[in-house]
Amino acid sequence: MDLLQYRPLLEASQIFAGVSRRTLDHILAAAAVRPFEAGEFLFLQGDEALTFHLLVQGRVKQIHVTPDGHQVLVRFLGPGQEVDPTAVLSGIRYPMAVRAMENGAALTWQGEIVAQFMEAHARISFNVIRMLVVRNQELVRRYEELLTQYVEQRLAQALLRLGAQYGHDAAAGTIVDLSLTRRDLAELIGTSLYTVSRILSNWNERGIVKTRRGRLTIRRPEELRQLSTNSPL
Amino acid sequence: MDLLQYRPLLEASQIFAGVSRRTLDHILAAAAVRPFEAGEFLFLQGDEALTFHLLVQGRVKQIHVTPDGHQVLVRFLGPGQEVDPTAVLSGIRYPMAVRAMENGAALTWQGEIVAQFMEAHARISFNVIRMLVVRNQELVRRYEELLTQYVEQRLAQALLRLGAQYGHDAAAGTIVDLSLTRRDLAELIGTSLYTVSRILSNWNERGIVKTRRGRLTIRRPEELRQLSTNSPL
DNA sequence: CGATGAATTGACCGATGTCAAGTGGCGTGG
DNA sequence: CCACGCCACTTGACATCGGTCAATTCATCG
Repeated sequence: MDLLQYRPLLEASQIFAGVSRRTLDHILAAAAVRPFEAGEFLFLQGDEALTFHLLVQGRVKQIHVTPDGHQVLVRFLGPGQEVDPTAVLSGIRYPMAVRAMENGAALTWQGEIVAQFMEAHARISFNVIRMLVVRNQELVRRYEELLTQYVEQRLAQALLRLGAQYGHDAAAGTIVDLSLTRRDLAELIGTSLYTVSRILSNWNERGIVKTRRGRLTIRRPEELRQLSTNSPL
Repeated sequence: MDLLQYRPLLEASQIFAGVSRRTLDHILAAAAVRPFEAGEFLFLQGDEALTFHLLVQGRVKQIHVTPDGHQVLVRFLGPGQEVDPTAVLSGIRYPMAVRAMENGAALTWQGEIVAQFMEAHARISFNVIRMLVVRNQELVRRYEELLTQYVEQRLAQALLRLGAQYGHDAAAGTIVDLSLTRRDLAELIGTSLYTVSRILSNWNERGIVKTRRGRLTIRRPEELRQLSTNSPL
């Protein structure tokens, strides 16, 4: 069974961390592999939430569409991360869509099966709870940033975070190559693509970053860090 | 043991719903009663999170202070509701403060004891997860409202929600008597107390609401509902 | 009846959204 | 391999929501 190749991934995942190897193998045995292509929606907002996904390869983004049509980019997810488990575990419809940014694959389980594992292994429940707590805190942070900070500061923080999480270092600086458009960045921090464009142009001139079609190099992280902290007050 | 008087409250609570009566009594036996006075902080942001609270009487508000000093009113909680369980269950410090708005009391448990109950009764874990999921969704909603709606709309929605949750109906309309200041409302919807004051004055003139020092009567909910929906787009 | 904090109101202005017009890079099809 | 066309992006002009500050007024409580 080549599913076993994913054992290290499960061990390192948030949800299955600290579970015995025997149990892990049972869990793996119940999984299916779902490949996906760049641009594909793993599921749509409003779909019935039947399946739990754990990414093994490729990055995806979580998108939420507000009642009045605004798109909000909730977060990016990469290999080893769980696609929002909330809906599956509470029997509601998916509150957001998930779209692949690259080709990749995910392990999937039926919702009830995950619930059974949780029932049998309190550790998994605790893991889920910790996960939700962390995401809650992230949301609070973003809410407050939106409330108290200028777009420029939010963008600086967003880039620093993206760099730390998905960037790789090179001579010229930290390179973030996620083929993010201005619109993506705008939806991520809650602003318009025009404002993002203006700010990036400005930073380009000042040599703080260098942009090239969906690819971005952070040349002076210290300056970004400083920009991110001088608050409006 | 007069703790037993609280059994119906526990049965109706989110966290202990669906638990057998025997277990409920064990849980009750492990509780302590903590009375509090209006204005008192049950705990402060940054305190070590050792205790889990379930309100039995009186209302409290959850407050979060951002790094740059802004206060954000996260939510109100009333009898039968759990004070944010996240910190206690994941062993971190309280991420926010809780302050009593009125005299009241809460049942309290040591964090580890709650964890033990959760371990023994998967149902409780599931309840906690459902709770977190709901709060997550609320946060997303508020984030998006902040992003896409005018202050006037947000205020209208907030008042409608407060009316539905805490108001009582009278001849003149729905009365909300929470001794909320303009500042409270401002922190709740993410704006300044001046803007709230202006909007309420305006609504007063138009006969939509009637305000009196911390007390508020909604006279024309339909108009509020309409105000809350005509979006900026 | 004074004092203290809540609330009101006016004046001002600045960050950022919106719209419109243009530029440029990349992929595709001929 | 080139040219075309499509998007992503840029940039300017303009409008405006709502924040900030300051000066009063008002209500409530000791």
